[in-house]
Amino acid sequence: MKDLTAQQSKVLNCIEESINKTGFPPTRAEICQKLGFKSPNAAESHLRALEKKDIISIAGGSSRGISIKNKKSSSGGSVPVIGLVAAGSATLASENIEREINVDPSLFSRNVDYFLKVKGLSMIEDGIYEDDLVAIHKTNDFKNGDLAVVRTEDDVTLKYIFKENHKLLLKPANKDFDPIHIDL
Amino acid sequence: MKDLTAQQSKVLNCIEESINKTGFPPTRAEICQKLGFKSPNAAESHLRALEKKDIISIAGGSSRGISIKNKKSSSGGSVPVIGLVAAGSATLASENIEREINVDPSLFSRNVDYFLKVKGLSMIEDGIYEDDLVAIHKTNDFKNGDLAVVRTEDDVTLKYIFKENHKLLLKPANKDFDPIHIDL
DNA sequence: TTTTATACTGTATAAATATATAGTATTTTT
DNA sequence: AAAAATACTATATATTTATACAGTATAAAA
Repeated sequence: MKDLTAQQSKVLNCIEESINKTGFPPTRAEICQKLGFKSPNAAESHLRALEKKDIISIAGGSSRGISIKNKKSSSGGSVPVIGLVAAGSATLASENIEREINVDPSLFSRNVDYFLKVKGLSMIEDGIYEDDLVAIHKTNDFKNGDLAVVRTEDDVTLKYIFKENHKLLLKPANKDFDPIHIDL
Repeated sequence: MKDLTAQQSKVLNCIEESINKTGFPPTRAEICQKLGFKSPNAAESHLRALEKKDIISIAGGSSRGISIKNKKSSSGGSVPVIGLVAAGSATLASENIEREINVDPSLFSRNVDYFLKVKGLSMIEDGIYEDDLVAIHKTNDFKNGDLAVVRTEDDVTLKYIFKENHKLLLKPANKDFDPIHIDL
């Protein structure tokens, strides 16, 4: 796949967010509003660039006619498995990849960027056990109560994420630990 | 959930099909075209009825602003497990339900109506093993190559379904069996 | 029996939306 | 050095689309 520019990624992200939040793709005007463009043609040309790179398809003559071409391979894409390391950042760098597994992308409602293997028993209350694989979708778009990978200075854990006014509340599934509040 | 009328179900199905095929919801005019209505208000009033019954939500003032409210319960819906019976029809009748399991609906890209437990080894070539659970989504909307539950007179099996002109081709995963052709 | 819901046709229109054209400027590729 | 891609502003417009209003008819609920 051809690389996307920073702006093209933002537009793609904007489309994903719209579909996740509203259930349908954005208009040109909505993309402009979200990304601060002042001309509808700014969105239009980015969309055409994404179409040329085969990332999206645009249905001519119909409103909100944007769809994301994500079904990469027909018989299951390969997704890396990353061990849940205790400290440091879990990146997609090859030294962190344990193995690759094949999954049917249509099994999940969102694109799976990678899997994390669960260490420890902190999620047992939610039916997530040691060595289970957690499918991770990278996004900035979350809803209250979503289970997220939280990366602090000295830990990588799974926590439920809530947004309250100008604070982030991170709630662990294990009741032995207290919720964490973060100012924005 | 309140029951839907036959027409309302057709409209809901039409919306699902549009989202599955194109990636975005239909317009009033498109619903009319698909279902043979001659007035846009026919679609409009069905949509308002579906909205009143809390099946869909309609974003005012925006085109294609239809989204299906499917995230029934926030902490995982209960989905029945049906044994894959060798003969007869596998219905949702209580005598066929083996047990109920809780799943996170957002795990799957489509609504899961029920699970089927796999019997026999015919799907081994595709990584589907005996006693595996197959998540089933009831729909009339399929693409070539989709894996479907096929119910013939004396069998209920999983087969790959292809549509060719006026024929249906049912391809078993097990190469010991021949594909089946059906005239429409 | 009266009301409410269902199930449409037909017409109209304001608003939403895609999309073209004309520019300018910067960066990347050839 | 020239061409192509990126990254926009600004303006305009044909078309799409939601949505309201006026009817007609039937079935179901109160």
